[in-house]
Amino acid sequence: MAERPSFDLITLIAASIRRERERAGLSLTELAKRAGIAKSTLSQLESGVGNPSVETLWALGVALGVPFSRLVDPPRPAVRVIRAGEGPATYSEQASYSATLLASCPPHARRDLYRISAQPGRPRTSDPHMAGTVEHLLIGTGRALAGPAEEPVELGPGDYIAYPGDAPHVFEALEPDTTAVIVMEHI
Amino acid sequence: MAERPSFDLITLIAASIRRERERAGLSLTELAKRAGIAKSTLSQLESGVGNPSVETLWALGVALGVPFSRLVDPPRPAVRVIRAGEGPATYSEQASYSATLLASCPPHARRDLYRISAQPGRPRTSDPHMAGTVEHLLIGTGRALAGPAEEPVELGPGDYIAYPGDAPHVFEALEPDTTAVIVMEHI
DNA sequence: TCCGTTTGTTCGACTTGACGAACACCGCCG
DNA sequence: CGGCGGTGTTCGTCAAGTCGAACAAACGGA
Repeated sequence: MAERPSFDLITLIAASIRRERERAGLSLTELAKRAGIAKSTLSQLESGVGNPSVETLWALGVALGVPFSRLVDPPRPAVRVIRAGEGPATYSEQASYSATLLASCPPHARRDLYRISAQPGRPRTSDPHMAGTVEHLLIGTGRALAGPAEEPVELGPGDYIAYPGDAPHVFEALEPDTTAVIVMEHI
Repeated sequence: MAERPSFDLITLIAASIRRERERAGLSLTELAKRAGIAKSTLSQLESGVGNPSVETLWALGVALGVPFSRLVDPPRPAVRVIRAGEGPATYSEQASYSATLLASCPPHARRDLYRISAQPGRPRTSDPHMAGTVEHLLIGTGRALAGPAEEPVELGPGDYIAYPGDAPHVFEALEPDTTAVIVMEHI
């Protein structure tokens, strides 16, 4: 019985599979063969009947070349613009550092985008986030000392660094008006 | 047969469930109750036995408050640094535009990070990517006209825009040395 | 100590997903 | 036209996931 997922999960998966299959230009028969499942099973799944096992769904994801999450998470998007200076910003420590959340993906956030603007001063250390997160940092202007708290790296304009977000990490602007982008990836 | 996922998917899920459950500080009994599944089922799943249905796994993901992908995708990461000018770059159109792939997440890529450096010239139009992708664009320096091909937006330093990547879109630098970051999100 | 609660386990019965064959349908070519 | 290769469907059978109860073990209090 489980929790009826309020919106019909099965129907969603059915639509996703069909959509991805047609996008890939595969016939139902062909996809079933590639995924190693019976075409009858696939037919029923696309009809919104049944409740596939993870292995079945995984095999379909592999055969379709899509991340599998694509098959269970709902569709989306649109166009958004956030002008410099706009958007919800969080400031800290004498305004020497500000982060603006540009994008998050409720309800099942998987990747947040932050715009960073910082001034030289005390380094900003962040406590570990949820396990499994990765932070991607790209310097726009200025210089910064950033990365894992125990071994930060000095970065200049255009430099990029990725590091575990589930461990203590730091960001310290070395020049005035240092800007950066942080992609916080929640896996 | 499917593609045997080379690494044991079931075992992975088993470990993930147990890990997330303990992280949430829930007992097996409690979690089973919240997820609305039999605790025997949960017990078997954590033992690496069986092949749960998506509804079962979904219910667990909801009860655990995790994105569900967390339960099926493997762990990870490390620290990477790509200096400005380094990294694989793709150039186009008289080098007026260059994109550097900073991060992708094989085997199940979900989000690619590009560093863009462009000069004024012919606008660069991109054909639609895989269905469901979203592009996040953040201007670092300079100005650009970017967004959906049919209605691009003029952007300045720090401006942010998100738009569907599965529809034609464009990027045109309006000033010399226009830099930007693109997060290509594959859902 | 005994009792109650909670832990996670194992067991039989029921339900259901996955399979493969047989099916109807369509387009094509001889 | 009649056969052929392709589409996606339905159906009966078997295997397997799910359930609920009964279970042993560990903990806490009276």
